[in-house]
Amino acid sequence: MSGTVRTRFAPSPTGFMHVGNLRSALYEYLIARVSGGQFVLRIEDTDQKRLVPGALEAIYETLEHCGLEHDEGPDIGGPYGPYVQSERLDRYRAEAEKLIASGHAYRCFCDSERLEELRRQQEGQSFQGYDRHCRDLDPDEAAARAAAGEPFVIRQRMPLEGQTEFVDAVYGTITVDNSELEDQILLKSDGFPTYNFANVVDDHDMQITHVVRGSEYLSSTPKYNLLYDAFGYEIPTYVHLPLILGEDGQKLSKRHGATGFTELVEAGYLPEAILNYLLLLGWSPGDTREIFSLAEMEQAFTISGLSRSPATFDYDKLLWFNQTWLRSEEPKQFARRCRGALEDALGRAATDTELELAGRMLQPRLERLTDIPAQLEWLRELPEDYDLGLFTHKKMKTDAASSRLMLERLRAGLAALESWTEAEIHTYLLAAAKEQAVKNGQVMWPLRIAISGRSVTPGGAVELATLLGREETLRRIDLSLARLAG
RNA sequence: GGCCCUAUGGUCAAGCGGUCAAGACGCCGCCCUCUCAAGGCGGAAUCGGGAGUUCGAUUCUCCCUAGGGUCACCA
Repeated sequence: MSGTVRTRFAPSPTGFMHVGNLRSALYEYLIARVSGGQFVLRIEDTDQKRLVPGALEAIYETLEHCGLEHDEGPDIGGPYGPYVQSERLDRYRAEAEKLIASGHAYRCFCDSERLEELRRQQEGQSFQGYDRHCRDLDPDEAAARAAAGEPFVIRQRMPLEGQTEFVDAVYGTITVDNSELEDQILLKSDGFPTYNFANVVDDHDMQITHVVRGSEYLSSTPKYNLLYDAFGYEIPTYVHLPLILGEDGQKLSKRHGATGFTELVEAGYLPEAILNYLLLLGWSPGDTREIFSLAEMEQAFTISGLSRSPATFDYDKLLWFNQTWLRSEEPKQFARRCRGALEDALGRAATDTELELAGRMLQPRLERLTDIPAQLEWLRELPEDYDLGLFTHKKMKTDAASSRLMLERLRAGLAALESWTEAEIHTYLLAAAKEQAVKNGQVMWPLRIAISGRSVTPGGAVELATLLGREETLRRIDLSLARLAG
């Protein structure tokens, strides 16, 4: 197919946005963008029973959130609309009629009871599927029965012999015996098309050049091609994608953890990190680059870099991407993310200096956005009953007794500081260590424990004291001193 | 079960007949250091098995095995 590349993302609004869908959307978007083509959004709502309220909104929001802008779609229109399948029913019906007329399809009056019975009988047999009961009905008679109001579906008349072959851009040439192909339903009795049929009609109507989808469609692709052939339409380039699996090797689903984009965002992951991780889950640039912004992806993406084997979704690696993206944010922007939790812990509004400091403390340590409150927990209050054993640290050469002496000296010095700035506190504490001829740790460690009650804090004693403020720092030292004395 | 696909460390993966088999996550160790991180350095860890083809197979072919997908009036 010549001309511009056109891809489409065609989700059905039947639930939340699964990361597998999002990855497909990303690849579809990139395949279009990398060659200056168009990316189309189409809504496949042909299964009226499975529609989920709000699912459509989730699709729009996710795409927007990720920056995957579409060029045509239900919300913005375009030259090939409508872009919602339930609004295209006439098209499918007309196309199906064309197929009946040309002998490539037929009306079938078998009801679900008969089909079910058929399935029961076929149990254990090699080829399971419709027995083509209505395939040879007289077309005129069938048309008459339909006209009389008898419910029917329209089925594709598959060739009984021969093979169908197609070339997939990632899997190569795939050949299937036509005898394996079922006379699949094209138009359901409710007048809605099946996915298989609507897809072919729409992809042709919308001039889609690259059909990108999960590899679960690989084995049904020959049926599509037979349809394209029956219509005389040009067959698009197929790009089938390897599946995403959970840690147990099964197709990724809910029970593996958060698998929806929104869920992940709520769990503290950045859209950039999610997208970046998804990009590399099934695609490789061929070199060692790993960090990609959307703009960089648009430059680097290649279909040939797509992998054929299924990939396991690894939350650890996703977490690493998240950390990496978090660290690369503008410090000011990152700090803004901390404001809410900081002020909450502080119990008052934060100054710019405090905000900057908090951001500086957290940015290199944060894994998820949702961890911010926990990282700031020490700021809230000094745990009344923290373990005094924390003062004992063999590497720092400190224990409760030495810490008590140290804290008494430091308290006086800190109280006397001219101003309470990070630099001044820092200078003073280092000077104190030097003056006493001890290692920095011997002054820093007791102080950290005394004012936070924790052995692990996001930052050192200096940062803690600075953020705490002089009054609160001294108060906590006194509290700790009292306990050490007791 | 039939058919289709896949197969490099625990995970993502590069490799496309000749390499000491990249890199990243995770893991371990060291350095740095007031803790934890971050950062730096180093380490352990991989070609599923068997036949071929070839001077030479991770790479090509076949078989086996394992895993996955698919066989709906779901997409």
